[in-house]
Amino acid sequence: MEAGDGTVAERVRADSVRNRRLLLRAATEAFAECGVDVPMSEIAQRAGVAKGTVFRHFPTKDDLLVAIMMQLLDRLLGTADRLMRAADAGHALRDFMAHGIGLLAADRAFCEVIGRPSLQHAEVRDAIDRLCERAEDLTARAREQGAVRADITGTDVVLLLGGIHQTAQPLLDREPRAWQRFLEIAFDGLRARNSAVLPYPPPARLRVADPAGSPHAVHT
Amino acid sequence: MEAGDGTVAERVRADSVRNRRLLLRAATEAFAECGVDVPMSEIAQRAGVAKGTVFRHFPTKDDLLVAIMMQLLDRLLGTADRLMRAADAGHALRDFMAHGIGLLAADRAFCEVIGRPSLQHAEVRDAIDRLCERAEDLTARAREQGAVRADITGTDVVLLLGGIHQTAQPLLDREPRAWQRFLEIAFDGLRARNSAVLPYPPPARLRVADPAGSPHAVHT
Amino acid sequence: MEAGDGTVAERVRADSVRNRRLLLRAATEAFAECGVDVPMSEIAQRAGVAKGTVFRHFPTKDDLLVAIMMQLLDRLLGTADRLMRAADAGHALRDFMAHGIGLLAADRAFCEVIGRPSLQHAEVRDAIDRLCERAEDLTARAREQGAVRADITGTDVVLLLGGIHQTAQPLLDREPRAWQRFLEIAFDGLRARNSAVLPYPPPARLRVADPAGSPHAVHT
Amino acid sequence: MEAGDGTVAERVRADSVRNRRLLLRAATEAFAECGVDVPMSEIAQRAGVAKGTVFRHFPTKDDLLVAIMMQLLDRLLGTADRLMRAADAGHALRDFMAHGIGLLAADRAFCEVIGRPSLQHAEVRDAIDRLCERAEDLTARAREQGAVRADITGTDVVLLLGGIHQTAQPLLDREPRAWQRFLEIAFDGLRARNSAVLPYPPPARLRVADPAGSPHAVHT
DNA sequence: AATGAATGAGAATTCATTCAT
DNA sequence: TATGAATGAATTCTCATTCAT
Repeated sequence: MEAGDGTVAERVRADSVRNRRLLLRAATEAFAECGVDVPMSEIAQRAGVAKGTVFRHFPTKDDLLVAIMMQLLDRLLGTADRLMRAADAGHALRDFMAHGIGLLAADRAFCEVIGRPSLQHAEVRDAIDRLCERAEDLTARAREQGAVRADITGTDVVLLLGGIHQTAQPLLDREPRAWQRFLEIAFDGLRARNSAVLPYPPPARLRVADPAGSPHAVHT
Repeated sequence: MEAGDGTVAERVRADSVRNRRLLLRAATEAFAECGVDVPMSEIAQRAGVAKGTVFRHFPTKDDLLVAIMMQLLDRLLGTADRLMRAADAGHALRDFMAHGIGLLAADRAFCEVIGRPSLQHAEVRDAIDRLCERAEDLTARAREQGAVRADITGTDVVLLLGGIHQTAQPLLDREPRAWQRFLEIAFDGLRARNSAVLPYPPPARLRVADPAGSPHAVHT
Repeated sequence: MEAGDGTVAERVRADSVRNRRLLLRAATEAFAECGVDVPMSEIAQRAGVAKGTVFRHFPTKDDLLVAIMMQLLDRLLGTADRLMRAADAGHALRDFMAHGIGLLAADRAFCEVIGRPSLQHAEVRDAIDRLCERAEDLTARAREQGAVRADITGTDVVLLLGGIHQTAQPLLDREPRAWQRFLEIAFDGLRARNSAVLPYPPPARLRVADPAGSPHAVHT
Repeated sequence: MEAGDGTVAERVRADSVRNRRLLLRAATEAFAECGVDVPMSEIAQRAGVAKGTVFRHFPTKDDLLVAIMMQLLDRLLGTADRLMRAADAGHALRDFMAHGIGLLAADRAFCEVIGRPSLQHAEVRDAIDRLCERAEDLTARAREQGAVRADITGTDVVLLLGGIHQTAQPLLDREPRAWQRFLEIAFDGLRARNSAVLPYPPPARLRVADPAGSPHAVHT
C-alpha cells in the first residue's frame, strides 16, 4: 500500500521522492537530447528545482549519469527476463532488440557513455555484463531453435543495440521509428541461413578498462 | 632563403601552408582520440604551434572541426568514385563500406559530430548529401546486379557506416578490426535473398536540422 | 513521562536543553579539530541532530561560534577569579597562563577567531576585555610581590596565551604538552630580574575593529 | 642588465612578468589580510587582472599559496645566511628573529599555513626544514658565546617567530611595531641566565604529516 | 520543536576567443 | 604572421540558511 500508509516519517520524504523522480525524468531527457555534456544547471531547470537540489540527490554529475544508465539497463534486464519465457526464441530475441533500441532511440547519452572508457563506472560496467549474460541466454535459445547463426553471442546482440540505434539516429528527429528498418536488416544478417563464417570471432566481453590482453587472437 | 626560391612574403606563405597542414594532422588525431571536447590548446600543442596560430587558420573551433570532417568525407567521396569503375558492384559496395568504417574506426569525433545537430554545419551536411548520392550510385549498380535488396538506398549505406562502426566501438581499443564482423552481418542483411519487405521505408535524406515535415509518412 | 515530573511542554524543553548541550559539545570539538571552516552539517552530525536543530538554537554560524568562545572565556574568567585567592601571586599568574594555554591547545578555532577582526563580535570582545581586567588583577599582585617586571600588564598576559599556544601549535599533534616549554621561556622573560625597559609600551586594549586612533603614540 | 636588453622574445614576456609581480604582491597582501580563505577573485581584483590570469600564472590556489610562502621563507633564509657573518652571535640571533617577525607581521596566512597539516606542501615543508637548520646554525653560535640557554635549538627559534607574531597580532592593526615588546620578553626568556631546566625537551622537527611516533618521550 | 529537503550565492577551475607585442 | 598572455563566460560543486512537513 505505497500511498495509503503515510506515517509522518514517510510523508517528510514525499516531496523528496517526487523531486527525485522529476530529476531523473529531466536528466534522462536532458542527457538524451544534449548528451553527457549538458550542464547540471540545465537539468535543474528542466526539473524545476534549484541547482543545489540536484546535488542533494546526486552528489556528483557522474552519480546522476550512472543512475540514468542504470535505469535504462534495469529496464532492459527486465525485458530480457520476461522474454526468456516466450516460446519462439527467435521472435523473443528480436523483441528484445526492438525494445532495447526503442529505449536507446530516445537517448543520446547512451552512445557516449558506452563509447567512452573514461565514463565507465564499475556499476554500469557490471550491469552491462549482466545484460550480456541475459542476452546470451536469449541468444542461446534462438541458436538452438535454428533462428540465428551458430556463432552469434549475447554480446553481439548487445553491441548491435547501440549500433542499430546509431544507424538510425540521424533520422530519429523526423522519423522516430526509422530504427525498425535497420533492425530488420541487422536481424536478417543474424539469421542462420547466412552460413558463411563471420570474418572476425565473437567478442568475449565489453570491459573496456582492463589492461589485459585481448581475449582471443585476431582472426585474419 | 631556404631554397633560394622566393621573397620573404612567399616564405611566409609557405610557413603558413605548412602550419595549416600540421594543424589538420594534429586536429585529426586529437579529435579522433579524444572526441570533440578536446581543448584547442591540446591541438595547438600537438601541432607544435601557439594557440593563436590555430585561430588564425580556423577562426573558431567549429571551423576546424568542419575542416576535419570535410577531409574525411572527401576521402570517402574519392573512394566511392574509384569504386564505380569496379566490375562486381556488390563487391564494390562492400569495399566502400569497409573503407568508410575503417576511416571512422580511428575517429571518435565523427560519431559525435554526426549525432549532434548543433554541430551540423551546412558545408558538412552538403558533403554528406553528396556522399549519399555517390553511395546511391554504387548501390544502384549493386541492386541492378542483384547483389542487394531492391529497396536499399545509398543513404541506408551511409547510415550503416556510422552504425556498424558504433557497434564495434566498445571493442576497438583491444581489437581494432572487430568491425569486420559486424560489417559481414550487416551486409548479409542487405543481400537480395532477404526478400521480405523492410518494415520501414528508405530514408530520403540526412538533413537533420531542417524543421520541415518528414519526407514520407510513417509506415505502420 | 520519563521521570513523572512534568508536562509535555516541560519535557520538550528538557529535550531542547539537552540538544543545546550536545550541540555545544559537538561544536567545541568540531571547531577545535577543524577550525572555523568546519561545515554546520558536520557539527549537526557530531551532535546527532539535524541541521535545522542547530539553527533553531543558534540562528547563525557566528552565533554558535560566539557561544563556543564565550564558554572558553568564561572558564578562563573563573580560573582567574579562583587564582586571586592564591598566596603566591607569581605562581598564580603562571597557573593562569598554563590553564589558558591548556584550553587553547585543544582548540584550532581560537587562534582563527582572535586573529580575524571580521569574526570579532561585541560579546566576545567584551569578554576579552573582562578577561584582560582579571588578568590585570592577577598581574598587579604579581608585580607587587616582585614576581614579574613592573611594566607587564594583564593585556600582555592575555596576548601571551595565544602567542605561546601558537608557538607550540605545530608540535601539538605529536606532543600535546610541548607548550609547557614555551610557557617556561615566556615566563622567564616576564620575571622582574629582566629589568631593562621593554622596547615598546604596554598595550592598552585588544579592541581590534574600532577605527579610532591608537591609544598611545608609537614608541621609537 | 634586467631592463636594458629587451629582445623581442623577452619583451613579449614583459607584461607577463609585470602581472606575475602584481599578482604576487596582491596575493601576499590578500592572504596576509584575509587569510587563506580569500577568494581567488579577490586576488585577481586587487592585482587588476581577470580571474583567468591568476590561473595562468598559478594553476591552482595552492600553487599561489606555496609561491607566497616560498617568497617569505626565501627571504628569511637569506637573512639567516647574512647574519652568520656577524661577530656578536646573540645580537645576530635577535636580529634574525626581529626580521622574521617583521615579515610575518604583515602576514595572516603564515600562521594558518604553518598550523594546518592539510596545507603543508612538500616544498614548503622542505623550506621550513632548511630554515630550522639555518636557525640552528645561528643558535649554536649564540649558545657557544653564552648568549642563550644551552638547550635552545633552531627549531625553538623558528617556532617563536610565529608565536611572537601571533602574540602581537591583535595589536598590529593599530600598532604595527608592537611585536618588538614581545620579542624582547621572549628573548629575555631565552637568555643563558635563565638556567633552570626547561620543563619540556626541545622539539626535533616541524614535519607535521609524518605518522611516525614522537621523537622523544614526554617530559613530566 | 525537530527534521532534512530546497535554496541560491559563491568558490575554484576550464577553455574558446581576443589582442598586444 | 606567430605568439602566448589576458579575458570572462560557463561549469561543477559547497554550504549557510530557509522552510514545508
